[in-house]
Amino acid sequence: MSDKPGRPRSATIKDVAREAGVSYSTVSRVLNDYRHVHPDKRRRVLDAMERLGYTVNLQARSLAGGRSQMVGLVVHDLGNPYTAQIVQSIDEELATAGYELALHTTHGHHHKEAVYVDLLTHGLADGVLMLIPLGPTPYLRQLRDRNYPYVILSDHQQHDGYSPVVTTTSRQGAVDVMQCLIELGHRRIGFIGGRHDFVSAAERLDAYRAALAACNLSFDPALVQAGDYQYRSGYAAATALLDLPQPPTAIFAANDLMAFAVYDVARSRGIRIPKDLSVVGFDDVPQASYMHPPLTTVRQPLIEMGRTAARLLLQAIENPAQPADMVVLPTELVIRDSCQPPAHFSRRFPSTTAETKGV
Amino acid sequence: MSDKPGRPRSATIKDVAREAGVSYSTVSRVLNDYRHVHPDKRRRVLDAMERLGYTVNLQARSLAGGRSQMVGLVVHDLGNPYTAQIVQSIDEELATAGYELALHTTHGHHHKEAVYVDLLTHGLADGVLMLIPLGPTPYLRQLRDRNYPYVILSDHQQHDGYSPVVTTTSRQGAVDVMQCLIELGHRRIGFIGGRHDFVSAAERLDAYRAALAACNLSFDPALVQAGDYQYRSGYAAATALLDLPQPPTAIFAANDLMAFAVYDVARSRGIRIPKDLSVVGFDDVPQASYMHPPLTTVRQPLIEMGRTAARLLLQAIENPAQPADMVVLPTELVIRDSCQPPAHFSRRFPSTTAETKGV
DNA sequence: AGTCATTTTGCAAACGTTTTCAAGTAGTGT
DNA sequence: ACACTACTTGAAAACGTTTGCAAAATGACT
Repeated sequence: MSDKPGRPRSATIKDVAREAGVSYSTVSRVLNDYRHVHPDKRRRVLDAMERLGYTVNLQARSLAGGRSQMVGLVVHDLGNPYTAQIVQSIDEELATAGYELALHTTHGHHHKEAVYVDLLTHGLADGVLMLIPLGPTPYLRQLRDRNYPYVILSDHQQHDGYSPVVTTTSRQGAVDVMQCLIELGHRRIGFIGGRHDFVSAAERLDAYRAALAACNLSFDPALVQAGDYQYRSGYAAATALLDLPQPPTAIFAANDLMAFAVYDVARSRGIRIPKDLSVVGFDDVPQASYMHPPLTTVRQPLIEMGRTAARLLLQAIENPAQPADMVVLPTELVIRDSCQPPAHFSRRFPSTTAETKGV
Repeated sequence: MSDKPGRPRSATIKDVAREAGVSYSTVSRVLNDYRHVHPDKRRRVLDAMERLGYTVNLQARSLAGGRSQMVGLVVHDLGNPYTAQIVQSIDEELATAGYELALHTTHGHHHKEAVYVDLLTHGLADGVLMLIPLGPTPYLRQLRDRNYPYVILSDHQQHDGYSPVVTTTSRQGAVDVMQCLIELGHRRIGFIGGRHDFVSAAERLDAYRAALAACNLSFDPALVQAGDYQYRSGYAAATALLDLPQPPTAIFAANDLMAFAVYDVARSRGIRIPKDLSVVGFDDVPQASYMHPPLTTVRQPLIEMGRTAARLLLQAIENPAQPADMVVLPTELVIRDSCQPPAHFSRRFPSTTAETKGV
């Protein structure tokens, strides 16, 4: 009743021991489900816990050498539906295994990664998951050396050779897009790039150029617009592309969010999709299928990626000695209704003779 | 080199002390920026930390009575863009104050709330934020009594009278929608409800009925379809509504996601929005404005809600004695292009004589 | 030199657990 | 009854910090 403003202490293992009339080691044993505890005492302890409303203190447990039952997750940006989806599936997988999630966002600041990783790996978390578009990775080596469980979730296929990684055939996905577009007859294909410092952005641009080259189509720099994976940049890029004296007949955006922006620019100018302009995105976030027309895009198995990474990490936590796995999940080109052959193009003409113009 | 499979211990405060040739309390004092440490020693300690790559162990610190610099966040579902947006803004606000986020998802299971809250409040976190559509709140009383810092983020306006709450004028938002629709001349307005166990769902349905009553319009149960805030349920509900022998001329969905579903059902039947059917949503998630046509909806200040809640919590952590605040943020009806007067309706006829039919 | 206040330091006791160790208690087979 | 297991228990030592207390060092006055 006359509590000081300081927090009233909550029941500890010792309180429970006193209440149940046993030693506190016994309580700990009950807590951890050890064999060799007399059923009677176990009952008494359980009752006492119930009466006192006891909750284990995770900090103390983990300090004492037990598990913290906490997994760290470092992401660069929560706002992206891509990230959100993955986070959700990680969360679900972890929850079923009885682990909690400590979420850290770098808000795009690379240098924060190391700080968070340090924090997490020194006691806080039993393992760490990283969803960051890393280029150079100074601190990963340390984790490896310390034999600390971690898994990388990557949106590109470049890796360091010693880290456990979950990734997708995303480069192939970009190639598939280009192939599909070219087969439909498109010759002037616009490209809206991703954030310059993300490896995935470079990868997709590279695939774009490679596919063009493979089909002997010329590369027109004017058709490539920078973006940063955000809606706004997509809008600007699409505007630039459609303002071209000779606008593209198809636009490939490096992610769905920017493809949505293409829709809006097109709509505002009365350009019909797919009749006047074909559009392809990347990621297949949930909204892609709700668009009008439904967006053709590269499906990244976001849910499976999260799940797999979480499972891998859980395994690594169980058995830290196990060698680093690398899992590559397949992407899939999901063809919906946002693409068709360009206007004035007839499939009857072999594609090599089609109206390629170069610049 | 010959490390046992067990993790190599990382540097502790004692290692630093040895390296620097001081006692470990001195190191602690340097760590916590205490006055009364000789500049020379401080330097030596700092250098030693640097050399050893020391990182503080948060578990230990918080066990010993310091702050964990961690805030718990309990949400019921990460998949919702509504939630995602709020989480993001909380995360940002917390990050600037140097706090980390421990995220717990109940996946819709009410009973998990208490478990997580227990976990978080016993050592793990310095304070707790709850974004849950709570009805009865057994465990909140305990928190209050323990004087533990917490803040509730609510999507409805009902509250317990002693908890600090951040909420919006969401009931009024629903009333605004109805008023707008009725003023446009709609008399048969369909309603797609939210998840039955969320207070906000009841609140919006209530507002729907109240608005109808206030305008002397009859309530037709057939026009109210159950939903659960998910896309699928919205699709089913919209289908049922538009299958009615006398379908509504406008549909009010209790959140945007379900409104999107209405768009799709309408499209699949060649019903034009807003010409043949007006649609209104709730929340104003980012996609709402990208829809075709852009969706009229009730804007909830998601970012501000998250920010405010985070700030309130931070304050409470600084000063646990301070009284519980209650902040009500305004909603706003954002009129875009998904509504217009019903077909065959002319504003010249006073609304009372319009074709209300009842059932 | 002697007193005092002030700054600087180290020791030791928490914090709430897990875990090792050794000792105690039954339960068996002879 | 006796030795042998196998089960059951409690005491005590970690884990890495913070913090209260008291001792030591310093400096400033007399």
